[in-house]
Amino acid sequence: MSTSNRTDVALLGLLASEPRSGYDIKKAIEEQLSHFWSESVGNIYPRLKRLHERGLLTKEVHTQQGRPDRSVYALTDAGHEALRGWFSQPTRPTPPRQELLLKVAFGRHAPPGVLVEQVRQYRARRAADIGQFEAIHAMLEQEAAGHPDLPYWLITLRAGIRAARAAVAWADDTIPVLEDL
Amino acid sequence: MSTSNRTDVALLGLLASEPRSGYDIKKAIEEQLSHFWSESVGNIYPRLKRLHERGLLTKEVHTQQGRPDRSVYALTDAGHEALRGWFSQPTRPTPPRQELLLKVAFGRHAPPGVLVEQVRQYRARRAADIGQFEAIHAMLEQEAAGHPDLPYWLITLRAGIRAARAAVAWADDTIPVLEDL
DNA sequence: AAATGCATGTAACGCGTTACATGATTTT
DNA sequence: AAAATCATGTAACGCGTTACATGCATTT
Repeated sequence: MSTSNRTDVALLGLLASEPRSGYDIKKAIEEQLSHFWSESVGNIYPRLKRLHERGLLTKEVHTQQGRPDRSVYALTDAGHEALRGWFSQPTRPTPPRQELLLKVAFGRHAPPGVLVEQVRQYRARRAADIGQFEAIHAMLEQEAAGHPDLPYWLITLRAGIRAARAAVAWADDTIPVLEDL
Repeated sequence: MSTSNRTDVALLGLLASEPRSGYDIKKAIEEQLSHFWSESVGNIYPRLKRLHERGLLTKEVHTQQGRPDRSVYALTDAGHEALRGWFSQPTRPTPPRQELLLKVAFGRHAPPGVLVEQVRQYRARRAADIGQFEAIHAMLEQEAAGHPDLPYWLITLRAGIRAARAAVAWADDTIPVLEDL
């Protein structure tokens, strides 16, 4: 019964707040969760199908004119229970895979200059992230005031901000060191 | 020719400093890279085999008495070139998947109390990481003084320290917020 | 006229993990 | 006596991405 699959729980979590189609879910992930989560369509549709077959989701086909039909899914009681079960399970850390740090670790064998350049580009990306996350944070505080999910969204954004700031600080430590090697 | 596979480049990078067996590689990853990289045996051996077949590695079988044979691999010129090529390629960011943040984002639907508990446990793990990374950093500075890879290792450790500190700071922000909801 | 959005789905593939299999040696 | 270390490898499986297929409606 329990669902340990990561995609499954993401789908269940999104459907807990409102019924949605696969298409809706894809958009919601891109718009709201993209700084800490991602899913591909080729994974979403088959997973929704299986969750429905397993009785964790209901499915309603909404016919539209001039547009493809929408298959709208919603949580069943079993779906709610699976979601609750997941919350209580220990969060196992994902096996880490940071390719940039791998390059740094093997840096002695890198062609001269490329490593600093890699770190500079990384710094630029992460610095841009900070501004973006802060802007969304400020915007949400105003425009989503009173929304029951707001405090949770803000917490995830602050995680992104903290992580991006740490990344920039690390890059600022690192660039001069690499330049002097 | 070029190798975009992440496991392959990890193997090439490790073999760039010295020839090793699959077993050696597994240990080296666990001991030196574990805070930002991981590989499983079931992946290492087939990958080494393929890299050898593709001419990026040489293979030497060392017979031993009372112990299984060791297959020791080393970089060929083509292997060196593949490694160098990888350094210059842009580092594509891994699609993010932070399960804890997913739980937080859906926090409204969590059973009371479990979310704070999850964040507390996360904080504890990350706080322990800080101490561990700092200890290794200090130890390496002394005991690996003069090693040509030392500056690169220290840089990766400082990345770990920065990230862990940011994580702890975020948890310290977050826990009181969750307690008051 | 071309591109984007809406909407669903599948097939092929690559990646990587887990578990299994083997068996002597050394440490606890 | 039990467990860990040394050492290699495979088979099965699950996960997830990419690319493909379709086709109307709307926007540029």
